[in-house]
Amino acid sequence: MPKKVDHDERRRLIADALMRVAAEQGLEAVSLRHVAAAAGVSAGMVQHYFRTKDEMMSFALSAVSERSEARVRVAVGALGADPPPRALLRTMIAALLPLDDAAREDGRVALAFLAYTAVRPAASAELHPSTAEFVHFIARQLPSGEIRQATGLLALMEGLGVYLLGGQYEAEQALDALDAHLDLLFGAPAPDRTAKPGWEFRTGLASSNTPSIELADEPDRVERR
Amino acid sequence: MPKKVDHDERRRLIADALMRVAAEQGLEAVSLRHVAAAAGVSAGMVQHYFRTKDEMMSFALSAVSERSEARVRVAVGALGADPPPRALLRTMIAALLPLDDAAREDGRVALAFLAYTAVRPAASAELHPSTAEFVHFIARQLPSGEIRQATGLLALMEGLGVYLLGGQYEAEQALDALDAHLDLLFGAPAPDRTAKPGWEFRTGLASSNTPSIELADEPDRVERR
DNA sequence: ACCGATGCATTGCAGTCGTATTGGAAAGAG
DNA sequence: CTCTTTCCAATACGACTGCAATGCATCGGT
Repeated sequence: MPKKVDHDERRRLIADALMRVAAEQGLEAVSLRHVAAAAGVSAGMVQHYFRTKDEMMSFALSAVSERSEARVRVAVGALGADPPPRALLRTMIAALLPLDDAAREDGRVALAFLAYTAVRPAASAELHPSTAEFVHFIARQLPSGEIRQATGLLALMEGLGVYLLGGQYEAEQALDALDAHLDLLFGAPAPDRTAKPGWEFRTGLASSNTPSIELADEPDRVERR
Repeated sequence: MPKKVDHDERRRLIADALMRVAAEQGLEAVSLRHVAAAAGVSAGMVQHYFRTKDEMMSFALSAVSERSEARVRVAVGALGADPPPRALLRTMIAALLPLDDAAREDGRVALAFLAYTAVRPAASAELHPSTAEFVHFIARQLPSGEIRQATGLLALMEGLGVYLLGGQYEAEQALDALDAHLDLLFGAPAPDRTAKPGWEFRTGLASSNTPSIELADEPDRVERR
């Protein structure tokens, strides 16, 4: 076997470029040549690593979900062992929201993919079970244990993400709404409003080295066709 | 003045075709020729009624929001005068959710536009005030009157819409989650779960849609990039 | 040392895109 | 009837698209 390039590293490099293009110009501006230019490579190379455009899109899509998953992992990890359920939920959700400019950019890509897959039903098929899983996980953290409430909480997160991206809500507004909702679910007094550490965005690995993706939606979104 | 065609009717006809194309193939499949074919007219005619593609998109975008607005009006109208706040909110929100196949189709278009405008910030600018207005209206219906809760409820609606479109939630699930949330907000027992006929759903995605888009058309200049 | 697989750049091709232009049919106004 | 304005079809054009094909340099295995 000749040469010695890390195949997967190249693919990630290209996928990163794709997300950069998609974030600032939309998915429809994503073409082989555009992505290649953004990545600083030749169009031929892109073709070499992705035999078809769909394959490239598919890879980028899964990269998006992987990245957001990693963000949640980091944020939760910073919480320490056995955090109280409410803090755990708040941390996870906050980690998934596009709260700052960088995350907003990433969220735009996720939103674009969301619309993209809405037309290709096969794409999001395998994501349903993971959503359902997440709902059950949330339900287990709730005092009531009610699935219906968990379903609503997840939807609330998604909606906050959408409005944050649209610019209708400010970051603080969104977090206020989230806390108000958690107040209802936990039948609780306001939590300690000061302590918001525990979820520093972009600490550690994640997006430090590469500009790219994270998402306002739920973890896991994979396409395949 | 020769001929006598209803200018606006033609434009609506074309916009309808556009929405049909966008619903089943995505916004990126929307081209002058495609839309023309879907509308059963010549491409030249489309060009005659919309001098530029952006103008056509802009018109279609406002058509989407108009339609969902009308649905809410119809649904609320069917409630009679002075409905209890909870019923009013539930009706309005349910009217905005893509609960059946037809509404799902429309919702897909709205979602596509949402992603579309995310890249063109000027487009959604004038929608912020209307969202804020809606939030205040919701708050007025709530027992607590809390803005933060209203903010959350609106977000919950949007999220339910997204998940319904994605297929992660079923219609019944979404309505259950909505009712559960209303239970929390109204501190109430379950409402009468039976009465759901009387009105048809058919809606676009939440208030994501908004009138008009980016550049105001000046007579002679056309900008393109 | 040679061979053959791999990495990658270049080019060509058929197709679609948005838009400008042109020309003719239709129809109220004089 | 003859204008004159509107409606709309047809075509041309340049830019762009995804993809296949080609060619060459570079290396590892033998």
